[in-house]
Amino acid sequence: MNNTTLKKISEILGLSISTISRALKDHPDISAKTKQRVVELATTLDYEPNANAINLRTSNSKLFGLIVPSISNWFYNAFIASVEEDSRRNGYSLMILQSGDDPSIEINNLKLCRQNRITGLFVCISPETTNIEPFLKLKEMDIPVIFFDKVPDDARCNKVCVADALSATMAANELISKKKKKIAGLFGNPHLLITQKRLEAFRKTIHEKSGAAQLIIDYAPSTEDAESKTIELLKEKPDAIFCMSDEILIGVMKAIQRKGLSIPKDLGVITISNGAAPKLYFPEITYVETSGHKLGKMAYSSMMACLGGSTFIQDLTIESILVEGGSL
Amino acid sequence: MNNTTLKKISEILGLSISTISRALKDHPDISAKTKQRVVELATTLDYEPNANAINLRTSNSKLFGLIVPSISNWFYNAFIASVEEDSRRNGYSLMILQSGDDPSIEINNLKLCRQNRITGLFVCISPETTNIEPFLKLKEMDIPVIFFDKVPDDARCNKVCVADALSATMAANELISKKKKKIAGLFGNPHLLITQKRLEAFRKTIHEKSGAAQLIIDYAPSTEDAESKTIELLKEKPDAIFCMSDEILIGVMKAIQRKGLSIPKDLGVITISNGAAPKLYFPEITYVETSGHKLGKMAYSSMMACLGGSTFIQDLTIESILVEGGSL
DNA sequence: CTGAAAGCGCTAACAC
DNA sequence: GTGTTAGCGCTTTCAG
Repeated sequence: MNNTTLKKISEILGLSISTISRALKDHPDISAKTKQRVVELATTLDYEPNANAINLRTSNSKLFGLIVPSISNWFYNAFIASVEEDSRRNGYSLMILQSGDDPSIEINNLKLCRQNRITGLFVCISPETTNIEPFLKLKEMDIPVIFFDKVPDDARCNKVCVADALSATMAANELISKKKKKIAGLFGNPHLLITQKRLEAFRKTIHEKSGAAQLIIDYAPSTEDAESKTIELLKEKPDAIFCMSDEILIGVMKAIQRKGLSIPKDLGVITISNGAAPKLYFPEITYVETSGHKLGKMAYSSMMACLGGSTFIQDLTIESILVEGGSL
Repeated sequence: MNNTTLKKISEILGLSISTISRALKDHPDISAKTKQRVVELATTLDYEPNANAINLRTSNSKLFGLIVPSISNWFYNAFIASVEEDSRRNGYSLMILQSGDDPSIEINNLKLCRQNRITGLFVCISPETTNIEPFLKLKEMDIPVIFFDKVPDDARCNKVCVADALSATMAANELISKKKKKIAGLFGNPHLLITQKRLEAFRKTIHEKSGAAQLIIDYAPSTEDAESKTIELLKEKPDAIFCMSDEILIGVMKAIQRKGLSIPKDLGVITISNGAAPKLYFPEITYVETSGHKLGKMAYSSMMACLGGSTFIQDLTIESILVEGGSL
């Protein structure tokens, strides 16, 4: 691997390494002719600075770490795409690591980040992660950590989240305004905080705003479960189904198609979503948007704030918006 | 950022840097007691080796670059997840870069890869990329380049692809065996090689195997187009629709739902897919699988072969399989 | 305007 | 068994 280095260029040109270095970064000290000679040779030799050497010397890696349970997920995907874009635009690279919701892989990923001397970390912790000390240690070393989506319940952490409870409330309100009377709600893993928050908010809103409405709640950890649970739920003839997530929506829709029911004639459907899944169907499903893209933007600017010296602990939540389809 | 270094440990322990370095990598020369002392202190000081220093010294980065048009795509997503997994398992990290199908961003990403002295590159070029010299330059520097999915038409390149033409042939055969007589085929961007190959194979197979079958071809570069084109196509009352990709399938299905048609009663549907989209519907759509996951595995082992010293140019294609849903 | 020299953190001969 | 040394490629004082 015969890489061009400053030294090589300097030898060919009979100049010192520092002159080459300066010329290449357009330092005012260097004469125009020298600059031109240097730049020319560098170009023909296809010089690319060695990032490792620069990082080592300057201890500024221009590298962010991003740890996420899985990149194969609409929401996280949108988040990553958004962060990647902003990072690239600002000269940062991204090291994307999947944890598979396994705390031990998570720790390993963290190690990798530290070894690469990342400038900052974006992390969505796995549900089983209880010990956040390793993450806090980064903070002590002045490496900002932005927790996103699934965040630890700890005041010392910077967090950016979607509106958990509020999204459910908004969906509930929409159902009520559409005069739904027998509402089924399908939720995800009951052990997750997000499920509990959404369920509580949903139930509360329905009961408070419409004492008359009947509510049927069930849980479905996966799309397949959602489909079979929906088959059961449909026997009760609800006039609307609320889905807590995209995964659930897809199961619900399969069940509805299987039963040959028509939306919104036979029943209404509303979901909380990043926005892609509801648009798969006709009519498009009405949803409360929790945007991975927006969350990414927010996480990035939160990161920049930290890097800019802000020591203020940020705990941000993006607002949700209702996107009307034709499903209610 | 007060990072622990070998030097620091050596000073505390009154040993030399090299002893620490050796102790930490369990070098046989070092006595057991020394090793223990070193490892203990390293642990309490939370030592993490500086990857930049190591890479600089050893010029072996254990880092792969991966350039892809977009990570928000079922197929590429599966590919990335698969490569990431294999890489991580083998101690490699992945630098994932999106090009947005923009050749200038692509070149920039390539620069980044070179600056970070990647060990190897996985790349899916944008359709507009005509000059592959920059990629070949990497090869000259002994950095393996594995082109995947959208690959240049150049014999010097290592390639891993899905079966373009064959998948279309398989779908066509399936339609014929189901006695479809009036078949609509919806294809993507007509300028892309993959579209041309699939169209040609599809048309050829239908004509050869079933002279009687009527074929209606149209193009739809996006999901929205696919939906509106399908609305038109449906007026001709085809008894089956072939979709060239997931994006098209989704548009087709929306149109079918909009028209209130029922599958497979009113018409059959078959698609080429990575596997996720066809499972969104009931009945699940029959598809010819072109698996991003499998392609990732293949790309990774191709990379390993190159790294292992193989100079043989590989041009690999994964076989497709037919996955039967209930849509025909 | 240009050069010399130190040093970022680490590895790997080569000594002893 | 352990220490010394040189050097990976670069930036950045400090001299001249």
